[in-house]
Order: sequence, then structure tokens, then C-alpha cells
Amino acid sequence: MAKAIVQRESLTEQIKSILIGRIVDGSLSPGDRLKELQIAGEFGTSQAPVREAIRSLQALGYVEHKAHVGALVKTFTKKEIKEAYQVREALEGHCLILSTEGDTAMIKQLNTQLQKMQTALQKGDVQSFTEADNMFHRVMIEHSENARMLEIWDSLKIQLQVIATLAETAIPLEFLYSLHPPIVAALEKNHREGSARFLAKHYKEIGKYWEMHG
Amino acid sequence: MAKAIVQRESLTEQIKSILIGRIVDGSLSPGDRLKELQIAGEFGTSQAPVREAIRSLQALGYVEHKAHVGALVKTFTKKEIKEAYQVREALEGHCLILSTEGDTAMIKQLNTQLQKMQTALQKGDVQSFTEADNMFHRVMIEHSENARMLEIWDSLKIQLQVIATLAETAIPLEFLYSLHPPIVAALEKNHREGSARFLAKHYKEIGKYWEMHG
DNA sequence: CGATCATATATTATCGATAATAGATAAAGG
DNA sequence: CCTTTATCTATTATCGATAATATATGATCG
Repeated sequence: MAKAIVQRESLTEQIKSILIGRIVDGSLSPGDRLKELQIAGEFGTSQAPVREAIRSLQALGYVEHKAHVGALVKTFTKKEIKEAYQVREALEGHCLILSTEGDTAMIKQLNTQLQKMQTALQKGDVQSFTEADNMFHRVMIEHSENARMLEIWDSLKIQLQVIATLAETAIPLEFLYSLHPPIVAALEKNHREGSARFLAKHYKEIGKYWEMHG
Repeated sequence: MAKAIVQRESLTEQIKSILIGRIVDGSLSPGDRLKELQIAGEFGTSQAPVREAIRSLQALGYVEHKAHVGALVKTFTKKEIKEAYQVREALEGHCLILSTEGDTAMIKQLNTQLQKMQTALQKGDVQSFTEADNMFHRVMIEHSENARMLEIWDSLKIQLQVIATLAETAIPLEFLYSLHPPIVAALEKNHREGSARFLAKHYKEIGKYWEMHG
């Protein structure tokens, strides 16, 4: 029999999820202060689980913590964004190079995401586009079957996610889209190095936009 | 005037440092359980700072935590080691490719570490060799001037550090050494892709050893 | 004898209260 | 006035105690 009991999540976990939600959706902005007792009061808990939740937000990179002062929602600098993109490029590029010849599954999934991006583009649905874009890149990592790498990749997504909510990054989606198909096309011809080069170009172009507009 | 006051570290920080030391030096072995109250008793503190220290060990990847059960010193599987090496290769390779032509400083530092490795080799000083080896690779990351990447790289080192203490990885140091100079040599000729290829070979060889002996 | 259920125990998770600290504000001295 | 020092306040850091939970152990039933 399947357990129907709703496993009560620990208070810490619940609070953590709620706070992450608030940061991602922007109701908590960079620089905002998280006061342990105030939050505890809001949720009707004691200080302890709030404190723990905040510390784990810190580990995830959502907040900064200063001793005896408390936690502030992290403000991402231009440099940090650039750094995150650079790491992503390193990881994704490596995965492309390592991708095995016969792995048509990855190519298939990449194409699926390309189509989703196109559909979103036509509808002008920015959120769906961003989602598909994210998945496109995540697929590369997933297919390396390297859990650690995926974990790291996800941790990078956090900052870019927060940024995406805040700054309408202002990169024209049509252009952003156009940077992706060549990556897949090269893979389909088994040109893995070429694919990695197109990926590099993709990130170079994004970098340019951040230089100009960020 | 420089402050001479020894800033009292928080209990949490102190406990964290001690526990990390015990894990790295092997007095706490993989699978060992960390009991909050027991440790608190040992240090004469309450449960709270111990609990926090353990949670931050978790974030750093030293221990695993199961709800209502507690923290166990992490046991690294062969697969996880392999994964960590793969990520290292991705990061270091990317840094080599991105390294700027005029960056003689990096080459100089790489050569310095090569020499330290040689010296250690002659003395049969395994620890010094390992240190220099680590630094050799870290130098590549440092020169990307990407703090996030360096942080991630360091977090990967943790597991390999623990492993190094436990299992004498049994790779002949002479052979391990020999994999490094070609990386620098290629860089000196401004063959960055070639350098990255030698790096890849380096990790492939290490991988083989883990397959056979690990 | 095996499977299921109750009970006991060790340990984490949470609580409410207190101590310690950083930063702000006011007072004192030059 | 400006600088330094003392006081105050808001907040984190730590405490000791209790509640909740998972696992182990033993009891009950088929």
C-alpha cells in the first residue's frame, strides 16, 4: 500500500522553502535583511528553525551572513554574474566534448527544448522561454550522469534565476534563441569540438549584453 | 593602528574547525556518527553551536545528514571521486583555454610547482608532493580570477583530501609527475588547446588508476 | 515460526529564555 | 565643533529543557 500520509516536513525545511520562494519571486530583494525573531514571529515558531533555514540559504548562496549582524539577501555584482556564466560554460562545454557518439537521446532532448523555445517565442511567453533555455543547458549536464556536476550547475542557476526576476536582462529573445541551434547541429554531425565552440560563442554574446546593459 | 585584539571566534566556528580537522586527519572516519549532545558534552557547550557546526559541515560536503537520525561522516564512493575529478578537469581545462597569451605569471607559478614536485619526489616526501600537485592545479584556477570557480574547485578538493588521507592512492608519483610538464610546455608555446589536451590525458591516466586500484 | 503491532530508548528538532555583541545614540572632553 | 568614550538598543549567539521522531526491542497474533 502506498503511504498516503503527508510526511510532515520539518519546520526548518518549510521555512527554507518559503524564504527561497520569496527571494526568487522578488518579494525579498537583494539587500533586505532577514531578522530571525521577526520571521519566527510571522510563522509562529521559535528562533531555532528560522535560524537554521537562514543558514542553509547561506550555504545555497541566497544570502550573506555577518556575525552578530545577521543575514542579508545577497546582492549579485556584475562580476559574480559573469563568473557564474563562465563556470557554466566550462561545465557545459566539457559535457559536450565528453558526450558519446551514440547518445541520440541528448540530441533529441535538446531539440525538444529548442522547439519549446520557439513556441514560447511565438507566444511572447518570456517565462516559458527562460525555462526551456535553462532546460536546454541543463540537459547537457544531465547527460554526463555526473551528480556532483549537476548539483554545482543548479547552484549556479540560483543567482541567474534571481537576476532574471529582477533585471529584465534585455537580451532579445530571438537573438538568444538563434545561438542555440548551431550547438545541436554540430552535435548531430558528431562535431563535438565544434559544438563546444558554438556554446562558447553563445556565452560570449550573452557576456557582451551584460557588458553593455547590465 | 593595527588591531591586535584576538577576535573571539564564535563557538560554532571553533567547533566546526575542530571537526573538519578530525575528518581530514582521519580521526573521524567515513561512516562515523556525529552525535550533537555527545560532542557538546565534550566541548562543554550546549547543543546549539554543535548543531550549527555540523550543518555547515554538511554544506561543505564533509558529512551527510538524515532527518531525525543525524550526521554521518561522508563515505565517498568511487563514482563520486570520479565525478569530482571530472568537474576539476572541466574547470581547469576551461581556464587553460581562456588563459591570456601574455600571462607569463601563471606559467611561472606552474613551473615553480613543478620544481617543488620534483624536489619532493627526490626526498620521497609524499605530503609535499601532494601539496605541490594540488597547488599546480589550483594555480590554473586562480589565474582565471574567478572567485566562484575557485570556491567550487576548493569544495571539490575536500573529498580528494579526505580520500588522500585514507587510501594511499597508489599512483606512482614519478608517473603522476610526468603528466604535468607537457601541460606547461604547451602553454609556453601558446598552444592552449594542446595544453588542455595534456590536462585531459592527465586525468584520464588518474582515472585508469582509480579503475584498477580504487 | 513469521509477521505485525506496541513499547522503550536514543537522538534530533524545537522551544522559550538569557547572554553577548555590533551598531546607534548620547555624553564628555579637548 | 570635533573626537572620543560611555550608554542604550536591537539582534544574534548560546543555553538548558522539552517535544517529536526513528530505530531497536520485545510482545502478540496468525
